[in-house]
Amino acid sequence: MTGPSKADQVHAQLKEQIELGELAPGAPLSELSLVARTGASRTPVREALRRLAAEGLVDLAPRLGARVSRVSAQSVRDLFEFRQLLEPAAIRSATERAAADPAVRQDFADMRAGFARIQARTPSQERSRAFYELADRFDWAIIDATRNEHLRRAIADLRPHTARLRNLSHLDPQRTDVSVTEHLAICDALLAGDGDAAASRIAGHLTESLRTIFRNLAGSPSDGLELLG
Amino acid sequence: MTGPSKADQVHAQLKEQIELGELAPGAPLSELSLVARTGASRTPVREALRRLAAEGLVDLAPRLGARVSRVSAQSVRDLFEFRQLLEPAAIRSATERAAADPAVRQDFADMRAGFARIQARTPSQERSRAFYELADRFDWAIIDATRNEHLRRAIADLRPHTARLRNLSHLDPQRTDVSVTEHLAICDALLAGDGDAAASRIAGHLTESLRTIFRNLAGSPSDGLELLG
DNA sequence: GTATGCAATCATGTATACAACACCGGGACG
DNA sequence: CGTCCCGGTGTTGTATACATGATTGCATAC
Repeated sequence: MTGPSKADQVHAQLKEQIELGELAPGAPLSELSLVARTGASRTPVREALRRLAAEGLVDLAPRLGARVSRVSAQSVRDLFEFRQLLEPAAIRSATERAAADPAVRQDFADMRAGFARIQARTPSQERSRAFYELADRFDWAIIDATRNEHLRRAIADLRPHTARLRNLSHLDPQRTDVSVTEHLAICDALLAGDGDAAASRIAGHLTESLRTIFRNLAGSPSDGLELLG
Repeated sequence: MTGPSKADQVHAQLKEQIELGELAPGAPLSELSLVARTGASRTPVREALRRLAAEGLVDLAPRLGARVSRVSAQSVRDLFEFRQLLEPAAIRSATERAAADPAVRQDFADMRAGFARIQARTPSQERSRAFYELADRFDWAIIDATRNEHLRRAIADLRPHTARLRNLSHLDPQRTDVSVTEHLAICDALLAGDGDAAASRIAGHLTESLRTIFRNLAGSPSDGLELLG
């Protein structure tokens, strides 16, 4: 079997570090510095940077080099507005798939049970971490269950941005509790085959998530978004 | 001023040829053959191919090379389903912009006049050509008037696929007449500031376009889509 | 002290050489 | 006669050398 190419490796590594916030928005990414850090040569590094630029994770100015893309209040609003458009449609598709394919349905049923277990736990950092891990799995299950190729790709491309935002704005333990409840409600609607309800609930969830992000950023030092971009 | 890079040139050239159908779906695009055809070296050719792959215009298999992406009936349905999701939202945004920005409004008013002039002409190949040109300009105006960065990019990425489809399925002179009327109606709703009506009309237009494409393909030799992919 | 111009330096854009792998023949063996 | 193995050939993946343009810092003029 043929392993992943170096370009893949560099791409994955940078993507992860950007998502985790280890590479802050605005951080310069010169090709040579990446050559030194990754051990690959300029060609795969170059390809990784171009790919990240296509995904919107780095800004690429000709002759001026690459920087980790900045995050503005407007970009956050745009991101969530776009998700409001896509994700209800995706979850409708997933609802149909779950109704038609018992294996898919079982997968979502398992995740629902997971959310219920998390809800029963007492609040803690570990509980929040477990929730976000499961929520990630849930998001990917929605993506995988989306039949439309374009829709699937568009949502998948948005995920790194969402994840980065979560990690840049420090997550709110209080919010975890509400979010778990919202996910349970979404699962219930999906398992009941009620696509409209699932869509409406995920829309509400997104609205609340956006509100929480802005509230957290407003309360964070250095005026929030200034720090991000 | 600094001109476009060779990677940009190769990318633009291939994109145009794929859109026009000069490069048929499935056509092999080896890097060396493109080096010979474009005069650029492998590095920019490579970058152009990767960019086209990210846009979905070429399929790229590791170690196996690139081919012009194939078109299946399902891919066409997916494309139009996705456009049904995005374009109504975009035209709502454009409607607001036109209401707020007189220059934008004037631009759309000019195009409305253009559609009216085309409607008045007697059917001919030249008239159809003029219509598609103006429709292209209209589509780009919608894209430019879309504020949301993600939405704008998503629609822009879809355009080459739509254009290619139009050129692969031979356009229908009868359809031109109906399509002109639909565009006039969309313009009217947009200029009236009625975003809902504009969205609904563009949705109807997309439904009709998809129907026309499948009707044309069904009547074409070699069973239509077999030829495309 | 400030502004301007120049040159050293380093970044990216490009070309090309080398390495590793996949496909396609022919030929030997069962 | 069919199958398997193996080398040839051409492809992509990677590394690196070269060309070109941008930034930076300093020296100099005002």
